[in-house]
Amino acid sequence: MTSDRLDIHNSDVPVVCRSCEARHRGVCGALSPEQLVQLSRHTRRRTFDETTEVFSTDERAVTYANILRGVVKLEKLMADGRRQIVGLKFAPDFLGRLFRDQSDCASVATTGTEICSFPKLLLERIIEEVPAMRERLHNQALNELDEAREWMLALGRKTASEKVAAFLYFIACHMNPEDNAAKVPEDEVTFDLNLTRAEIADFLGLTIETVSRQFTNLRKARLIEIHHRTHIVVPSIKALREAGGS
Amino acid sequence: MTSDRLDIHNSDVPVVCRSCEARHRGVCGALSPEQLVQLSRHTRRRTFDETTEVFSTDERAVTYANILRGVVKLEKLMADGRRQIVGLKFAPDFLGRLFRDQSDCASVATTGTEICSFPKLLLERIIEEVPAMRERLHNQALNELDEAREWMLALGRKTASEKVAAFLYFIACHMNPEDNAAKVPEDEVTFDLNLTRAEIADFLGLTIETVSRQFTNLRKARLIEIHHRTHIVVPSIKALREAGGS
DNA sequence: CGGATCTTTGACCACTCTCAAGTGAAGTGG
DNA sequence: CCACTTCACTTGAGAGTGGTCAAAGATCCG
Repeated sequence: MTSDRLDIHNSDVPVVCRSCEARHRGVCGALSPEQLVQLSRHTRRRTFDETTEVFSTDERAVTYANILRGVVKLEKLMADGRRQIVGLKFAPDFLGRLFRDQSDCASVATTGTEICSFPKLLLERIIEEVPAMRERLHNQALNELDEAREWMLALGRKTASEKVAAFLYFIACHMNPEDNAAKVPEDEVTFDLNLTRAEIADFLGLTIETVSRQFTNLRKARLIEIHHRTHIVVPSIKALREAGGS
Repeated sequence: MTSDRLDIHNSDVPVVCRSCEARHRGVCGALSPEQLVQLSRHTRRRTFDETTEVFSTDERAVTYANILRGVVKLEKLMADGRRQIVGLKFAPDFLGRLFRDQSDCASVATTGTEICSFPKLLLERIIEEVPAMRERLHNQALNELDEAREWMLALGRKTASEKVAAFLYFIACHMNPEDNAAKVPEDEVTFDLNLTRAEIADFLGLTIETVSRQFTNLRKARLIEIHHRTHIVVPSIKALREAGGS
């Protein structure tokens, strides 16, 4: 893999960073081994066993983080309890609202998620010093913006059935580690859905029941197979994409 | 105002830039007079008399732009004609998808909008050379992301009535030139709505009819007054904000 | 096995959409 | 000056998608 080429000076790289994807595809890829050493002295790894908040809206966050493994939900909550997930982040995404003490949405880890956090001020100093770091963060923000707008179309104009199909297509594209970047697999795709129906509903602006009904509709239409609640088989990813309205 | 302080060297600033807000609050504020002169040699002003596309999704855009006056809609269109407005941009916002030939949404100007466009490659070179320029663009992207996520909550979880109230609150905050940045006026607010009901509907994921009905509901609830279709009076901006679900 | 939790399914209901008609303002031409 | 068109908006009646409420299956785990 690419890591062989990049790891010529692996011995200079901090131990904790050696197997970390954020060092390649994530923001840490902008740093030299020396800078990595400097940053890694202040990092802290955390694993989440259940659904717990990484950053809440109330407390002032003093750290940023990289996702090492798992999925993190960005969610907004209304006073009466209505919830909307406004983003899903995967390894090796950067986590946290840059240049603000408080984000207006909470970052919530799903089970088995692992992150590597570091002080806000330290990263902000690095951003000033390392243009490549700002470039990476800027690009992640632009990509997240594209993605958010794609979901605005779904939330505003797609039917329940299209929403669920588009969601499954989205997950299929993000879950398959082998397809780098934009490469979309042609035929059968298989993945494990580690989000509950409630989380999917909160992402799509639907209820649990409607999500469940649309899953069975997609199953009856032979667009997906479901095994053991979470394991999804998509015979034709192309057909699923079309069912999602694009 | 701030312009007095910044305009000590006004004579060095290109004529076309002298009365331009983008030079202060927009991205051009990152540039020195010399850099402004360099950029302004390649800029082109355009005014839009009707609803016309600034950048479409099909053509590869070769320019970026600043909005000088008016409102620009970012919209997505589905194959069957369903439309979703995924962003509204106001002067002096920057326009265009950085580092991509094609955006996945069209930028459409409303009547009376004026923009200042410049070559993509030129700006991209400036970004490399002027860190403050990337910083401004990065910050605009982060703000747009916050805004997009705020609307995802509305699109996914708010009722029609909350959506329209939240929309009016949003416009009230953006239209009033006197309130800089985050300052929210306390009492009565007045503004002209230069978007049609169809545009509002496409922004909120509703139909024209539902938008119209919610306008009359808000009027009957004395949360707004409507004069001549477009002129809105809000007696209490606070009450309107609460009607919008926050 | 029993209990807890998540998911599925059904019946009913309501919010919003669809379709249709009507209103008002602005512009055109006789 | 007033019919007449046009266009955006409003209002109404009926329909349908998705929500609500309730109950029954699954799955997990003690």
